[in-house]
Amino acid sequence: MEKEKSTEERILEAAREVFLEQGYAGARMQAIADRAGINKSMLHYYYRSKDKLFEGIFRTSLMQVLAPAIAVLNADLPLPVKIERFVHSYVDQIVAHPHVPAFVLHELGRHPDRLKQFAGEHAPRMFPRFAAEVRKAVDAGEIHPVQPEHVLANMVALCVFPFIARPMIEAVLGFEGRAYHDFIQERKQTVTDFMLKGLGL
Amino acid sequence: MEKEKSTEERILEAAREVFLEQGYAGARMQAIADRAGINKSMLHYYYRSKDKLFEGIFRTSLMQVLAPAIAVLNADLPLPVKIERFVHSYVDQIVAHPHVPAFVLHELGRHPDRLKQFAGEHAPRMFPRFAAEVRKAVDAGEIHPVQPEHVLANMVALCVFPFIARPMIEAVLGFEGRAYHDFIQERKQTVTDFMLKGLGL
DNA sequence: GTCTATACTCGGATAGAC
DNA sequence: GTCTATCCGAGTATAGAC
Repeated sequence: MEKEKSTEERILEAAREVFLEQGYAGARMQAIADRAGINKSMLHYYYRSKDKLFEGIFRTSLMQVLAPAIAVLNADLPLPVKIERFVHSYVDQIVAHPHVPAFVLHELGRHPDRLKQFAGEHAPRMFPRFAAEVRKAVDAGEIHPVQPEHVLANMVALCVFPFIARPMIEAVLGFEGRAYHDFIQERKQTVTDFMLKGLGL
Repeated sequence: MEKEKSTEERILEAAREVFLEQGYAGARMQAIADRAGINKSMLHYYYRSKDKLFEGIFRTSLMQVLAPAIAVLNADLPLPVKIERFVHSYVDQIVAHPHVPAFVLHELGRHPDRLKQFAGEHAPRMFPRFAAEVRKAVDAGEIHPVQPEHVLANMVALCVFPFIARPMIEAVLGFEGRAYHDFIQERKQTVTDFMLKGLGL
């Protein structure tokens, strides 16, 4: 039987849920307090302000989207395997934290400042190696001629979009019950196949 | 020389910009008034409340994402042409209103009520015909076996995602100046090719 | 550390003069 | 129709008792 979580942990957990679902502007300190089962004062006792609380949540969320991608993109794998690995692990990662991509993209959009430091710190580790591998495969005639920028954009789009657009997808495709869940699981293989065929593999 | 726009039109235009950039929760009536060059009272004179003002903006935005898709998906065209037409026209449509998709998806996410009526009204016109055409092409052996749900999801994802994720894409791919704009223009052809190859066409 | 009470600011909405 | 002034609730933050 596990000891119940500390107040600090409960706050962080509650804040995560509320910020991810409502965004910064839509989130209410009262809602966070309610969900954590404490009163508003405690929020300010542990974290000085809404901003401070948000900062922590945002940074960990950003890492949750970037870290898995960076890991696979820089792994020592042949291109087709890398693509398969990327799609499977990335979709699994988002299934575990389905609100994260929409949250990060939304907040990134209206905070140009956050974006800058992000670019400096993490961007250089995302694209260069993958780009080189795609170019090499093109030069060797192993895949159709394509620009690496589009390949990466396509791969990420196919993995991430279904989560950002979940309500619309369910409505348009008429999903009910577990249909959406099944659809996502299918996509791991479907998207992999689609990517490889699209490249001529 | 055109007569300057009426107050009512200026409000709507300003509200559109602010709501699309900031979302409902982040939008400030003061910001809308400033951008329209009037004072807050006028907003309430023309539109009774923030909610009423928002409703109008949201509905037209929703139509801006749906209408072009519905039109092409139900057009009388062979599948490959339909796909090409969809990608080109949809990307062009979003270029003209780049914030609309993120706005609609964001607000749809936190208003389950809005979603219901949307589903009832428009969903039935989006998918059925396209699904039938994809199934027919599969049965005829013209394309690889795929589920129509994934084909539509992939096509929309490839078109829409680059706009929702613009800041991250610019950062990761190191775009500056017009690089993003050029990238989007390239995508119309790149995505079309990619879709057709992915289906085995 | 946790609570209650309260201060203070912001933002949506209204009243009323012109 | 447009403005100024103002109200009022909501929401963040703090003071202070226990």
